[in-house]
Amino acid sequence: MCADTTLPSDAPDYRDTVFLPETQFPMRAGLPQREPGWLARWERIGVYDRLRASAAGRAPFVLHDGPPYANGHLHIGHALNKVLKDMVVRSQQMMGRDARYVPGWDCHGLPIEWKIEEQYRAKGLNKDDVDTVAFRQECRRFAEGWIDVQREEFKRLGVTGKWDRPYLTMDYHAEAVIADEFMKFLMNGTLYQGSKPVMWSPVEKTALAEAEVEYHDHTSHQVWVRFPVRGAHCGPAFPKSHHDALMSASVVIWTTTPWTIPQNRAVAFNPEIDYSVFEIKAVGENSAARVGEKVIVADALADAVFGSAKVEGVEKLFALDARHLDLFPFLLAHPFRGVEGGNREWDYDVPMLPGEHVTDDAGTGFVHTAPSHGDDDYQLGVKFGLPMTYNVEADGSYRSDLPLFGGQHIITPEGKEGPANVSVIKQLAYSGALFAKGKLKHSYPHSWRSKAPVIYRNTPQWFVAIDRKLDDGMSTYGDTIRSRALNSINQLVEWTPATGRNRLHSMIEARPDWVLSRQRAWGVPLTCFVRKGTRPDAADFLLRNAEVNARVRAAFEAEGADVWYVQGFKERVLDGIVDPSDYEQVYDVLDVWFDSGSTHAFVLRDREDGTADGIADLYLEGTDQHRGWFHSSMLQACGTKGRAPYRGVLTHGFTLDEKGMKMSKSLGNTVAPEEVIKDYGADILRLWVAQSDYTVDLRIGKEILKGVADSYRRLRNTMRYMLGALAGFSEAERVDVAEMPELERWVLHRLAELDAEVRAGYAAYDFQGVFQKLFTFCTTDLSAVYFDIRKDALYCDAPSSLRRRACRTVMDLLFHRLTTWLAPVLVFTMEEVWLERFPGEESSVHLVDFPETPASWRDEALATKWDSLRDARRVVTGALEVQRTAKVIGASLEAAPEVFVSPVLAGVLGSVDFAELCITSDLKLSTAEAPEGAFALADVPQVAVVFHAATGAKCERCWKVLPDVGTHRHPGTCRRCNDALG
RNA sequence: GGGUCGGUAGCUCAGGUGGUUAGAGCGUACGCCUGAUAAGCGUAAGGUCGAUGGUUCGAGUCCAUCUCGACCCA
Repeated sequence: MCADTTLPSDAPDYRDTVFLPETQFPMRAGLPQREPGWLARWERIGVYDRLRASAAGRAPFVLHDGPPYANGHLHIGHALNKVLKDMVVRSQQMMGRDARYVPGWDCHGLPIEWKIEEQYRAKGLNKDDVDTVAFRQECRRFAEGWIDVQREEFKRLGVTGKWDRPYLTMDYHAEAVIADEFMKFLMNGTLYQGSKPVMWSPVEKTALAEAEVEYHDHTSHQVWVRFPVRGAHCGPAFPKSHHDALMSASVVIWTTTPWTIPQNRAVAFNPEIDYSVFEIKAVGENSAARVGEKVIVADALADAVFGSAKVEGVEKLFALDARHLDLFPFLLAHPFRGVEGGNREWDYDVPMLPGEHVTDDAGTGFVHTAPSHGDDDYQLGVKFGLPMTYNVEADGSYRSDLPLFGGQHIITPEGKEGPANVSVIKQLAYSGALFAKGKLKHSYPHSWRSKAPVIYRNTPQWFVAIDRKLDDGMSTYGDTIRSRALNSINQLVEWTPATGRNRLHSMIEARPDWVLSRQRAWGVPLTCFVRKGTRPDAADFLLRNAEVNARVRAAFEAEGADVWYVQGFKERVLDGIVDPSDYEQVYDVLDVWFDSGSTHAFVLRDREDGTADGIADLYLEGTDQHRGWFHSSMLQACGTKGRAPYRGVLTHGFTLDEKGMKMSKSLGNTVAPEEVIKDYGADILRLWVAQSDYTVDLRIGKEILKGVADSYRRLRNTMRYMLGALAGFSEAERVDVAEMPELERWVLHRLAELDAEVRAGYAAYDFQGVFQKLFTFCTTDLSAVYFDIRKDALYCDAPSSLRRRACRTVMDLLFHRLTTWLAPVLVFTMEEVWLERFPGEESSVHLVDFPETPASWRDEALATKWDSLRDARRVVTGALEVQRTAKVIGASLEAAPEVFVSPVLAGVLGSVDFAELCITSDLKLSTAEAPEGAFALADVPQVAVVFHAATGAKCERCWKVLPDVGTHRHPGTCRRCNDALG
């Protein structure tokens, strides 16, 4: 039988006597519109500076910002990075540290320089016609413009920090320190001048970056060239006849840049490739090949090579591979060896060297190697100590004293082909080295600016020797830069995730010397002078003078690095110390990685909000920075401080689209932070960060953001309900823990557990874990259990009721913890929640810490007991569900089930108001055997439930169905409600 | 091509040292409530754990190969 639910005509409407949740806090956030208001408020209050003042005595925590490049709007990767940083900073602060954060920007470098050059071109100006200082000032203004834009974009994300005084790598002080740090390498002996091939445009007489070249079809000469064998050490298993044949054979190479032949220093082969010695038996008309000669090429390419050489018949004499022939050492003669007029220029031996870059899908299987004119060639040269050549001048011509070809252009100043290639080919033919020739149309790099072909050219560069022993008194962790770095990685740095350690270790272990110089204008110059007329390996080649260095530094500090380019600066700093006319000033600029690698010096060491020892607690960047900032900062600091500039490194993955693909404009799968903020608000973006696993790549897209927004709403409503339940809460209502019902004490136990988990999670930068735990707590423990059960007491108990007061006390404790624990993630929403309860001009959740949570709240025994209570509750809920589906009841208050349990369990259930927990109007416990057909759950033994409808009438106030309803003074009420009404 | 990392329900994630029917929350469907209401509660469906082969009495968990994706390098 259902209870009588019709309203007796004489019973009043009790709705107004029920203490319903009362709050102005809106269900819907309207974040995109409202967030800017909170930002303005924080700025007005000065939250960041206020925290600095109030936290002055605390242990500092310094996350040192890796500077983004001041060029262009933010993308989602920037947002991810800064939000993670912000969550670290805020959580550390709220856990009791003085967490400072100074944002920075990387300002020098190529991309900005390009933009300015582009503007010049648009105006018909040429960069070379403009004064360097004026050009640099334009770059500076450009960077300043983007810093302002990015600063606003970062702030909009809710990121806190010293935004009104960030660090810039182009600050005069920064430029002075960068130069000063560079001069430490000058003074400690690790700086040296070497050279390496770079893409070079003879037209502009400048080096080009990969991004500055474009590829177009170009018709090149192609030549096949003989390199006669001069000597080979053959293993004992190798027959004498083969050896004799080998000694009269030639290795054939193929190249599309004949002009590099005079710079040849080696021929590379691959031990994995099969080669053979072939004898030419017949040739066609105009073939440069000779009948009877023996040549060596890769088996896989033999047909193609002989085809190109118009060879019409060959005999394979024998195979030649690394297994039966010890090819090393194996010496060849340069094709110009002993050539008439060669002045013995090419009379050196050309070694055969193994190289994995050699393939057998084009050419001959042997690679002509000119270390000054190609990357692979250079690497092979470094590996085997080949000498560099300096045969090609900046204007694309051979040096004037090069025999036979001196002064000839490879590319003319107009960008056309010069005579060099043809001269070399003719000379090859004349010397008998030309095996075949032809033309080849292929893709070839051209200058982005002049559209003229470019060449690889050996260019002087400045290097830092990372294996040179240092005598600087900082050798605790090693006496070379590399050993210090490797030891730092292993001993001094905590890596999050742990894989970062190996990543950086293997990179630093394998890396070559550090190239510092760029032939550019917008950067900090390599502030050094070289002695005229000396060679780079001379002891007095570099001017090493502390007084000069001090002058440079002082000048930069006062006027910025631009002064380096002001006429007369050399004299200004050298006068009175050395004769300025004896020295040349270096005009290369430092690689921007040196700038950012030096931030620890001009930020951590030099700012009052830096750190005592110039070492950061944490560097936090994307995984690409293992090759970038983590790396350069490590090398730089190992040279100048003797160790890593950080104690912790956190890396995050990249942002991908919903399917795990890289974002690109052409695919149309990009997600701009601006869009997310406009559609959902910054808190949703931050929540996305918090609920993602940043140790791998992160996905973002429409569906994911929708899910995040759903979670947000769920959480928001939990907070809203607490606000409503706490309306008018006063200290006088507060109840001691000892007096609280077990349900409240169980919630406090959970809070104590969570307190430990939240703190440990934040300490380990595990935002995902923290959020997951808090979110699950809010839904499964609070919303589904605690709030649901306590609605009755909150709404209907008299304000003086201990139960209601205890609940509101717990609500208050919950409120303080949830708002602060979530504040590092949901900076806007938690502020909104906080202000709803604690309004005031100066009030902010971001000015408080995580509250202390008494350890005494923990009660494992109680927790175990409540686990079994919740299990039993599930059985009751299940039994009710059956009746609900059968339309016997709707609300659970219409039920008064009978629960059959073991005597032990009966004691447990009987010790609490189990009907209250099950939200039924009544409930009977029985230790009798459960009747046939009683409801039970497989995983909860010893509990069975038989449904009974509650008897009596529905209390018009609390809606419980009770027998005494109607017997009290207030019509249609139960005893509790009657009393509450007074 | 090389190095590093990753691929568990529609989504975001759990699943020390290999061990019974692979878990959670969200979303979805259905039901309830109508005093958290563009909310709340309950129930249910959803996974050949990227693929293949192997080690083992037994593998999401170990090994190999492959595949897809990402980053760095060539």
